[in-house]
Amino acid sequence: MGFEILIKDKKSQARTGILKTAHGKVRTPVFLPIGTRGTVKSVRNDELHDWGAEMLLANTYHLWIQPGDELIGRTGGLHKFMNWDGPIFTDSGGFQIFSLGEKMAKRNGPDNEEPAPFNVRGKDTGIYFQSDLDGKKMELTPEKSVEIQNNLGSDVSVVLDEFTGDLNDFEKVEQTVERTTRWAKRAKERFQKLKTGGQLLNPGQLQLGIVQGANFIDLRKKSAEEISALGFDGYCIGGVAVGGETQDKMLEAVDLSLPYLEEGKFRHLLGIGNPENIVQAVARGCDSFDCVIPTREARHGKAYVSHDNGYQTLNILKPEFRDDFSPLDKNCDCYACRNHTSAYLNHLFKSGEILGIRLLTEHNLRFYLNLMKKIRKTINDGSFEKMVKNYKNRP
RNA sequence: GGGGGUGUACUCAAGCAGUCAACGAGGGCAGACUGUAAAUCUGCUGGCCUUGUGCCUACGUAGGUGCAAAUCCUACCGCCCCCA
Repeated sequence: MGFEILIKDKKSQARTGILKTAHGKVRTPVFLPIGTRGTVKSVRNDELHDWGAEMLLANTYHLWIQPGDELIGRTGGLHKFMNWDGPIFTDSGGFQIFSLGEKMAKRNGPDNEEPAPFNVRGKDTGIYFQSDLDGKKMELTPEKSVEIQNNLGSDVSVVLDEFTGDLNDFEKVEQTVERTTRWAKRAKERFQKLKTGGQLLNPGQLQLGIVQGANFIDLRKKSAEEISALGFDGYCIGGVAVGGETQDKMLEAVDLSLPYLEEGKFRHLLGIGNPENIVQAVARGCDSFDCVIPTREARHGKAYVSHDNGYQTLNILKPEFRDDFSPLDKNCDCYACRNHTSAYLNHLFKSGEILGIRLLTEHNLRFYLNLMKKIRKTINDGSFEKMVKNYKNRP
């Protein structure tokens, strides 16, 4: 178990590597399709496998609420429950503290003590949620997150963290950095206790720490140093692309974090991103990515297609596709591009047919997975720098 | 033949004297989406322009009442139902 760097790019920080997990090797740089509730929405596991998905991301929070991590643990873990033999990465629930908290604050006002139907209140011991399923009050602590991820038996687990979308509020960001470190210590302790006690459902489970700090030089450094000092199996860079910041700001946050992390360890950039974001972040030394863009936007009719040396996005619902009888992307080998026309896809989306969602989800995921293959290949053959230079979203 | 009902913007459908260029839904158009409460969400959807407590044209057709009508009255046209 662990990470091994294979080839370092000479002109950038990019590298290829292998992450060895209890369920197989992951070739990096890698993109993880998001399967929040133990399914990548609308597609089958065998399809994901065939398309070249190396590792999936599932979510601690959602599986805890439903159907419950203990139930999944009883079946032998998430791999068995969802019948996916490959590696699984679990997020800690930290993002839900942010995303659900913000949504609830908007709905109920910032100081509402008992907002309904879903209560999110941050305390230092953990986070208090009220389940939107049955109203039950639930507490997610750093320790609890570790235990849930243990019941899920994921290959790569992540510590519970906290961050804010108020990127310019130094004090607020500082608080989240400090809390993230305190929580990381607790998560690590619990994880080590389970591990040394032989209580890990997946004995090969890895645990990653998370760096926060928005775009403050001092805070990113502080966070990266403190988290790094705790000695995790790898690191996540978090709190990025959450405040509507530009790509430059997002990449700056990466640049501010990486120098303080051990070079030989696995680095995951949480929640990123669009294809250009990913290429740029690889050039800066990130090994792994996850993002809802290809799957969510597919459901909304947006397709990522090759274009010149970069890519472009198309809205399949646009009138211009009504009678476009050519394939969506002639350079793509997905099922839809080999067997259907844009006009047909347009029709499926216009008429709300579920197949349209499936086909575009496949298309976008394959676009992303093929991009990662291309990134690995160009790093290996020394042409990555050239690729980075030309790789852009071309409207 | 007798009685009753109905006609509203692309469609369905509210409104039944002024706050109506007209609720709502669908459709159409545009936009958003970055560790997924997202097959979701947000705008716009009669025309014109000097973009405004602006001007035209519009609620089957033609008249009328009234300061004011999609809303009331009359006639006509179309559609629907019931009784013979």
